[in-house]
Amino acid sequence: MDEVDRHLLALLQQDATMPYAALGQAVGLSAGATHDRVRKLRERGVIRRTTVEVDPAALGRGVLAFVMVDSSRWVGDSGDRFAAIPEIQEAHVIAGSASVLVKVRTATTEQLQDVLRRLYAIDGVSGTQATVVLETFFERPVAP
Amino acid sequence: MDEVDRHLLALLQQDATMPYAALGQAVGLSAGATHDRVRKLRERGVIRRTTVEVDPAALGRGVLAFVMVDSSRWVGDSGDRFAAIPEIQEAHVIAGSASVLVKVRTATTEQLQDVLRRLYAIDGVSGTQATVVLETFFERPVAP
DNA sequence: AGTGAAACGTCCAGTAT
DNA sequence: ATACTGGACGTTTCACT
Repeated sequence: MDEVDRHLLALLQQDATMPYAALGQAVGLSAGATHDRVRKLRERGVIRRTTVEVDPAALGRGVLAFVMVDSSRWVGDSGDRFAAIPEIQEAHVIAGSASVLVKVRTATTEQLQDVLRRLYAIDGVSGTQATVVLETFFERPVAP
Repeated sequence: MDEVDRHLLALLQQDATMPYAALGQAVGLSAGATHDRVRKLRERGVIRRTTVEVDPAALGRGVLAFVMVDSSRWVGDSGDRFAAIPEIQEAHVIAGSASVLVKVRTATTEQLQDVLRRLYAIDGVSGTQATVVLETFFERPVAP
């Protein structure tokens, strides 16, 4: 993981369709050497996968909310229960008064309410505190 | 945006390096028609970009936290001020007691503290409430 | 780092809906 | 008009020297 690797990651985050030749020129390497670098980054798990960023609104998921989930017992291994709710995009176990923080995308606030109902159906969940997003300033990849 | 488009988006989210021939076979289309579909999804902005998912820990960003930022005045157009802090991965204007919710990734909790210091330097910011993530259950793309 | 074969993306004309 | 097929061409990937 040197400076060249970090540079490659930054470029690939911006546009992963870039050919290796152009990528190599940007970092001062041949196409073949660049190909090798990227392959190793994939093998080592630094690059998890190549994916497409989709506009949530185009998928009918215009409402974004963060929900603090309180629990009356241990939920540290209930990850699957949260994953079973497709509207939940992220779920994190947190330190502090609440137990789990989830990021939810729905089409309407009615559907958000329905997600809250399904959260309460998870064993141990004793409360939720939803925060609706009015505007997203930005969402960007982690800077290498 | 029909069923085929949604199927294509789901496949591309899993692996955007998949060849158009394989992609087409999965949805029952020729490679050329598949290419057309995907090109149109890009043109319409449904696909924002093709990118790589990088392991934050490999980049020395093992600490994840969410910070509620309180403000004593309007911060609805201070997006650039938040974007200027590279450790901030997301920033959202929210409804409720706090004004902005940010997602932060740092190497250590000391660096997290430093980010909080820089947040206070933004005009109008009157308080922060940081929540450290102990474990991430999952982070996944929005399901089409 | 350079080379070459195989695979892929991309465009086009024709065809069907 | 719009969407798909199949083929052709230029480019890119990727293993090998």
